Amino acid sequence: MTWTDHFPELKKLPEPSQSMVERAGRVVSLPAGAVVFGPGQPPQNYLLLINGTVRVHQLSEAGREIVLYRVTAGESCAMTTACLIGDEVYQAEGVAETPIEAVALPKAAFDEAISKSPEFRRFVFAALSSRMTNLFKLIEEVAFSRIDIRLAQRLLDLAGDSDRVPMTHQQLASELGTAREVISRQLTEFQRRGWVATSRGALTIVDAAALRQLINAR
Amino acid sequence: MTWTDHFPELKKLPEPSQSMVERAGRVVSLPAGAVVFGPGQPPQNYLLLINGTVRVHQLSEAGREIVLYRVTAGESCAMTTACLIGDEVYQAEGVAETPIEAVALPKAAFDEAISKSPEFRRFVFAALSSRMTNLFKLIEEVAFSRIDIRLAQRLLDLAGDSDRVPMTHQQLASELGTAREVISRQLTEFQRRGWVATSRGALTIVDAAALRQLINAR
DNA sequence: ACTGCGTCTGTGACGATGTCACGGTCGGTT
DNA sequence: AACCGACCGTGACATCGTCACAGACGCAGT
Repeated sequence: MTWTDHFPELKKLPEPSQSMVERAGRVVSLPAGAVVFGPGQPPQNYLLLINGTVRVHQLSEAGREIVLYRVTAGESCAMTTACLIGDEVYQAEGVAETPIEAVALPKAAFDEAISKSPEFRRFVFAALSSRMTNLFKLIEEVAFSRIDIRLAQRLLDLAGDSDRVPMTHQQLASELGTAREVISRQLTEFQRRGWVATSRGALTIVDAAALRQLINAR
Repeated sequence: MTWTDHFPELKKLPEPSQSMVERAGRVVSLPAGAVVFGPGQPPQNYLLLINGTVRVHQLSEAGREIVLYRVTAGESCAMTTACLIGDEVYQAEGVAETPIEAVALPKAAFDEAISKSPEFRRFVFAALSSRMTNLFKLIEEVAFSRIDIRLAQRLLDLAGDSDRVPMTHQQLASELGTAREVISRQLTEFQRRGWVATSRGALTIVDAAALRQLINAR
């Protein structure tokens, strides 16, 4: 068993592409909280995530931040791909949210794989274009959506299957690119309506249906 | 002389790539105001702009809009590229701002050129990654920048070498993804300070230095 | 248990931006 | 001249961001 088992699309590569990619990649591990990449650095490797999640966020000079997207197991990092191809430096920061395992494919091997394997190329650029689509959606939300709706969406998303969101108000504010006070007020209101229950450093979704209804209204 | 003369990067392609690309592309013309592509459509062709500019903007359900970027002569459209590669439909709208001439390369020929010519590939993906970089910048501005600063930047940008911006307040609002009233108030203030002179459907920049200073302050 | 101490949360005041509802002005057409 | 649609100005109010500050909570050390 090799690391390509984690990436169904790569596992289907015809030989000799697959073994080429397998041999060139090194598996690396990082602890939760590690900075995977940061603004100003040029990327050295193409990254494929095997385990864990990486949060990619933009930082403003004023200290505010907004989450651009998350990279989850089985995905590659769009910003790394774009910078690698365009020979640019990172603009955003990537932070491991959990302990992670990833495959690092050196730039030279990446270039070679891109040029020699149409399937690998499709895998890389399909991921890139899908992330680009997400970014357009994000722009629309930041520019035009009300904060209560965005918060409701994000809470449901972060809770996943559970009903628990183990984050502080400040962290939620950073998710949406807004200020802590704004989140505090919205959550107070959500709680008043019986939609969530708050506690220090976490909250519980009580009435998910109501949150979904808020999102779909107007 | 062929249309590849308009694209220095393509002109340098080694044979037989260049003649392949040249033969497959058709030159098309559209009048100013024409909708080049719109939400929900799948792209049919890779587009290279020879003359004119195309404005690509996102529309919200509420009728607001924001300009994502412009495609100018010698460039390709990032959204078209991304959708073509990822087999997705357009999310935004592209409108010809001037009469345009463009080269349309059918999807099949595009795929073939991508796979057979490393140089063409580099040209395509460098453009894509550079546009992606711009989008991150846009997100930061929308999320964190004050509207007066964004307006000043955009005015200087739209004026170019001249000092004239022939747009209505509504059009400027659509550039920045805000409301007309907001622009009206900002321009009233700019005029009060003697930085611009307004007239119906256009404005003139009187003190570009002051606008630049506003941008660089804080 | 008591005491600090840093982090997290709540809140009022106010500025900046978005929304709504008007009314006035300008240019071109009939 | 009269009309009409597009463009612009403005007040009132809602929402969101910023600032300042206070209280509450959890943890460490005693």
